[in-house]
Amino acid sequence: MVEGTGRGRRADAVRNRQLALQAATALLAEPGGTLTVEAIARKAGLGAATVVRAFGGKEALLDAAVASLLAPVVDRAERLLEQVGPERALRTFLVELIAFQSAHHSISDQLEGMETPATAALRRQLVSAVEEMIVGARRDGAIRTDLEPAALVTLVGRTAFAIAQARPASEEIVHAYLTVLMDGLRPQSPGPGSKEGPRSQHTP
Amino acid sequence: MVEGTGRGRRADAVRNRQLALQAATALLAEPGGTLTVEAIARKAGLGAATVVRAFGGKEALLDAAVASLLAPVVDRAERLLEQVGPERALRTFLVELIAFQSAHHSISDQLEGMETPATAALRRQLVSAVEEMIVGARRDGAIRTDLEPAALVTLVGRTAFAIAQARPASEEIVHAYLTVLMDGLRPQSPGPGSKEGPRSQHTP
Amino acid sequence: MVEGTGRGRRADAVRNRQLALQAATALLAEPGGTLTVEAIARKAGLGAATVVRAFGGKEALLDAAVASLLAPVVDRAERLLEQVGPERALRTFLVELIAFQSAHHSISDQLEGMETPATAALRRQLVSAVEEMIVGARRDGAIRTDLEPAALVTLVGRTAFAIAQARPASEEIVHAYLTVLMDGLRPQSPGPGSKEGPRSQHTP
Amino acid sequence: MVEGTGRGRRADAVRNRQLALQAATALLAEPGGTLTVEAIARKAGLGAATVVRAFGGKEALLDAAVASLLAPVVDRAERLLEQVGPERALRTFLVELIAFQSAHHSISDQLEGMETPATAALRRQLVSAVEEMIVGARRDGAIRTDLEPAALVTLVGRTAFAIAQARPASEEIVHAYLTVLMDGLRPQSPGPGSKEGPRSQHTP
DNA sequence: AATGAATGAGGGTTCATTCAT
DNA sequence: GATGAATGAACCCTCATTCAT
Repeated sequence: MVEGTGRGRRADAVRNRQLALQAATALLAEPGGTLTVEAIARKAGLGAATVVRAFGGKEALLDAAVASLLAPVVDRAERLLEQVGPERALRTFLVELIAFQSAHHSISDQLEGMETPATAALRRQLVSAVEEMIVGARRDGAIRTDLEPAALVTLVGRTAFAIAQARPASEEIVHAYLTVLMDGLRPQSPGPGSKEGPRSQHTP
Repeated sequence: MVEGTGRGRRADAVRNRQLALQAATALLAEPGGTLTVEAIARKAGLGAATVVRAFGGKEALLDAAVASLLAPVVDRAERLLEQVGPERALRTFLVELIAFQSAHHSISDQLEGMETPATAALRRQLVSAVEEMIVGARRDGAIRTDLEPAALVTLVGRTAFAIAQARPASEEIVHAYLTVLMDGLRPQSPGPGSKEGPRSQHTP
Repeated sequence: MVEGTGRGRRADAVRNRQLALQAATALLAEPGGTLTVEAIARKAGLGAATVVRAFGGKEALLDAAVASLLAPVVDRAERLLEQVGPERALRTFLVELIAFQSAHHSISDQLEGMETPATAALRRQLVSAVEEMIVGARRDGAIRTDLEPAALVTLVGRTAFAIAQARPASEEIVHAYLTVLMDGLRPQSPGPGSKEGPRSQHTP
Repeated sequence: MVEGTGRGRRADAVRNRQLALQAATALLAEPGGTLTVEAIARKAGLGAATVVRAFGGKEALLDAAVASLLAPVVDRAERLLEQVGPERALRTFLVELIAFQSAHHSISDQLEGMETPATAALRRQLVSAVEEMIVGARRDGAIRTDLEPAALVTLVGRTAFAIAQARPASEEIVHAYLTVLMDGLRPQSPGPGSKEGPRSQHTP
C-alpha cells in the first residue's frame, strides 16, 4: 500500500502489470487453467486490451509470467551453489524446485518449446547452474562418473518437472523420487555377487 | 458400387474408423502435428464430418487414437510379466515404453488430463502391470523395500514419459535414465560411514 | 439458373462464392461502403467465416472481387483492339471504362497499391492494351509524338479513374474529359501566332 | 512551474495544437504513414489524449491538418489570380498544386469524402478560384467555349489530384499531363477535312 | 491542463460441429 | 451413410476515446 511515492500514474501501471502477471501465474498453477488473454484479464480485474498492451502480445505476457516464476528458482539455484557443497546444493535445489513446480502445474507444458527471450535465457541459466552442481558433485566423488554430466542435467531437469506435475502432489512420491534419483546418481559400489551380474547393464 | 456382401456399409464404416484412427495416430507422432479434425480427415482421405460422425466428437476420436496407441504397450507389459522375471520385465518394458513414446511425441501432452474412458482404462491397466512388476521385483529382492510400490509406480510412469519427450530423442539420455533409475531402485547397501550419514535422507 | 447439373454440393458452394463476390462488388460500388468481411457476409446473406473460407482471407476476397470487375473491362479493351482502329478503340474504351468505374466507386481506392495476383495481372494486361492503342494511334498520326507513349498510358489511366470517381457521375463531366483529353492528345498544329507564343511550353 | 505570463496555459494549448498539426501533416506526407492518433501524438511529442482534446476527435484533427495544408494552396491560387492573367494563373497553379500534392501523398485519400467544415470550405474556395481562372481564360479566348466552365473545374481538379498521386512521382508524367490538358483546353482550330470528320465527337 | 494508461467496440481468422445434398 | 460447405463461438489484436492522476 506504500504507493504514494509521487510519480503520477506510473505506479498504477506497474501495479496492473503485477496484477496481470499474478493472474497469469495463478492460471499457470491451475491444472486445467484456460490461459486465454481474456481469462487472465478477467482474473486480474482488467480489460483484455490492457494486459495485451501492457506486454505487447500474448506470447510476451506468457514469457513474462513464466520468467517471473522461474527467476527466483534460478536465483535460488545460484545462491545454493555459493553456499553449500554441490551435492547438497543439488539435493536441496531439487526439493525446492519440485515444491515450486507443484504449485504451478501448467508451467512445464508452457516451458516446452518456449523460445521467448526471457524464459529461454532463464532456462539456460538454470541448466548452467544444475550442470555446475552435477560437475562439482562428480568432482567430489558424490556422483558416478560413467554418465556424462550433460545427460544427467537433462535427466534431472526433465524428471523433476515430471514429478512436480503429479496430481495430487504427494509428499511420498517426491520423497521416493529424490531417494531413488540421488541413490542412483551415486557411484555404484559393485554389489555382492548377484544372480543378475553387475549392475547397470542396459543394452536396448 | 460393387459392395456385394450386403454388410458393405458396415464394412465401410469400420474401414473409415480405421483410416481416421491411423491418420490421428500418425499426426500424434509428428512433433508439430496439427491435430485439427480437418487435418486428420485430410490425412485419412475422408471428409471432416465423417471422422466426427465415426467417433462422436473430437475428444472421442483422440481417446480412441491414444488408446489404440496405448493398447499394444499395455499388452506388451502384460505379456512381459508372463514371460520373464519382474525385474527384467520392468527394465525391458521401460526401454520399449520410451522408444514407443519417442515415436509419438504429442501423446504425452494428450495423456495429461485425459480422463476419457478408453484411455483411462488402459492407463489403469498399465499402472496395474507396472505395479505387479515392481511388487514382484521387490519380493525377489531386486527393488528396495523402503519405498512404497504405489509411489514407485507413479515415479516410474511419470519420469519415463518425461524422458521420452526429450528432444532430440537421445540414446544417451535414455541410457542414463535407465541406469540411474534401475540402480536407484535397488536395495541400497549401507555405504561406508560418510560424513553426511547414511544415504537417502532428505529433510525438505 | 441452370444449376441442376447433378453434382451434389459443389453447385451451392459456387453459388455462395458468387453471392459473396456480388456482395463485395456491390459494396465496392457504394461510395461509403464498409468493406469489412462481416459487412460483405451480411450483404451476401452468409456467415462471416463462410466468405473467409471461400477465398482464404480478406485480401484474397478483395482480389477476386476487384478482378471480377476488372476482367470484362480488360476483355473489352482487347476485343476493341481487334475490331476497330487504335484511336477509335481508345476513345470507345475510355467511354466504357468510365461508365464502368462510375458504377463501382470504391474500386480505384482499392486498386491503389493492390499487388494481389489476379488484380495485378489484369492491371498489367490493361496497361498493355492501352499502350497498344496509344502506340497504334500514334503510328496512324492520330496522337502527338512529342510525348512518350508510356507516360500517356499512365496519364490516361489515372485521369480516367479520377473522372469516373466524380460524384455525382455527370455525363457532362465525362464528355468534357473525353473532349479535352482526345483533343489534347492530337498532334498540335501550330496555332495562329498568339500573344503567348507557341503552345505547350511548361518549364516548371 | 515557471509559467510567468498568466496566459501560460493558453499559450501552451496553442503550441500543442501546432505541434499536433505539424505531426499530422508530416504523417500525411509519408506514403505509408500510420495516421493513428497515437502515432501523431508520438511524432508531436505529446500525449495521445492531448491531441484528441486539442481538436475534439480524430476527424476534427484530420480536418484541421488537411485544411492547414490546403490553406496555402488556396491562398496561392487567389494570389495568382490577382497577379497574372487567368490562363497563366491556371497553368502555374496546376504545376504548383501537383508538386504540393506529390509531397503529401495521403491527402487525396483523405480529401475523398471529407465533408468536415474547414476542409469543405477551403475546397469551395479552391473551386471558386479555379473557376475564376477558367472563366477568365475563356473570356480571353484562351479556353474553348464549347464546354461549360463548371465541368472544366471539376475536370481539372480531379485529374490534377490523380496525376499528383502517381507513384513514383514522375516529372515526365506531370509534363505530359499539363501539355495534354492545356492543349486540349484551348479553342480547337478545325482540322483539315479528315475522314473521321470534325474533332471532338463522342457518341457514347 | 496534460497525460499515460484503460478500455469497449470491432476486425480478421480458426475450428469443432451441424446440415443439406 | 458420406461429405463439402456453413457457421457460431472464441481468440488475439488494434484503436479512438475516456479517465484518474
